[in-house]
Amino acid sequence: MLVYYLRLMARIKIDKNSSRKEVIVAKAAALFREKGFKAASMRDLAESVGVEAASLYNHIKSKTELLHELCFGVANRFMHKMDEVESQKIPAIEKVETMIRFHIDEMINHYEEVYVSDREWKHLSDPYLSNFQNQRRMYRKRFAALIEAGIRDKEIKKIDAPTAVLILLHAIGGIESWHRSTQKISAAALTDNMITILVGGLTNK
Amino acid sequence: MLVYYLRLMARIKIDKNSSRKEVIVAKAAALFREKGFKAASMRDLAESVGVEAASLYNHIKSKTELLHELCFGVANRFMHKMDEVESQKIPAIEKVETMIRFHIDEMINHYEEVYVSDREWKHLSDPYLSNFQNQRRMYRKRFAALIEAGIRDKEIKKIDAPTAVLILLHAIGGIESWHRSTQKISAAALTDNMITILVGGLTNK
DNA sequence: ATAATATACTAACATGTGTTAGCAAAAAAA
DNA sequence: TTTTTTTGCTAACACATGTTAGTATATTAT
Repeated sequence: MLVYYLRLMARIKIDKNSSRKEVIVAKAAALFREKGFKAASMRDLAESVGVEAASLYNHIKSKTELLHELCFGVANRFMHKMDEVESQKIPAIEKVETMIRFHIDEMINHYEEVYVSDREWKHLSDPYLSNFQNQRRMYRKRFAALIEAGIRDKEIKKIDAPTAVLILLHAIGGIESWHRSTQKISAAALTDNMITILVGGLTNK
Repeated sequence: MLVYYLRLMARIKIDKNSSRKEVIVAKAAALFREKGFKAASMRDLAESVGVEAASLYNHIKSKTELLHELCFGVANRFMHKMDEVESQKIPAIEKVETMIRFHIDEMINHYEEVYVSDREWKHLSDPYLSNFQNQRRMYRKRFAALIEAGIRDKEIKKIDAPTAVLILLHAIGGIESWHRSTQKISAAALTDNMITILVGGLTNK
């Protein structure tokens, strides 16, 4: 008996507003988050996309490009928010709280990308690496400046501003554990608790 | 002209209180911290130890064993401290502060090991992986219990204790950035600032 | 000095990696 | 339909990886 097998080729599914490359980048974010950039192989990624490894290269230039895309995508969002907040005419402590809320929101709703950008940027290669590090340094300086303004206005305790920034940013990174935990409190409750502790820790009186 | 090359073999230098294995583990901590577990190769490690890669295997069983050693070494230290603090007869808020200070101290003085244990444990393999995860969960539960006791005694704000733990632990992880920064404030100043913000964020009034 | 043990070396292996070449098939444009 | 372009496939590459075998050389014990 002669049997013909109909071979149909896989295809990367896309919805209206996202290119195939964007689908790959999104899957990469999830995978890099789960395994780490180095431990995640292109064959892993291919499988999660539903295609053979070589096929990915019709859409992307390299594995590292995926990391660029993720890291700078996230970095740009934070930079733009910082621009926006800096130019607002509100008390410094409110600026700080706005930024904290933004960080929390990003960490809740764009978990994978933000997490990867935060933990895996080391694996970028120059010139992207130094570029990213510079942006990061700059961002933290601007954040510290917000806090220092709050200290001058006596809204915020007399503390070392860079240390405060470092605490804030890393504390928010802890939302990672919230995502992984089985019995999550609601996102709103999480946000409230974080704001209470963090802003409470900064505020004068 | 005939020339004889005198070949002398490298040797892992040890001082009185540390075996060759301990030297390797220490170097591994530094390397894993810098590059990440996956990205750090045994040849890298060998070079940093001053020996050929194969020679390492006279002292260790595998690359993963190095990670075990580091992760469980750190985990045990924290567990023992928790035992000690739990059994003390002092207010809950002071227990919390003691533990926070211990974390800060560990992060300052045993940076590499603690950092690696915190970030690279994912690369452990079962049964060590589940074991480690269990210990971690347990530890956080006990930490949360300290905070809950403080809430009952009205020493600590009414907050979600697990969330508070997650904030505390991750915030302290931020000392990583302090280590990497060029213009460091003193360790004592860092500690003071962190205590001010974190304990201040928890304390009622 | 001799024997025994600990430690290091060279060479090589099997495996997993990112990536490319060349071709097939599907989709889009003509 | 025919042509062109996009997208996927198989096969293979060059290279890095963790690790082992077998051997040489130090160090320690007898």
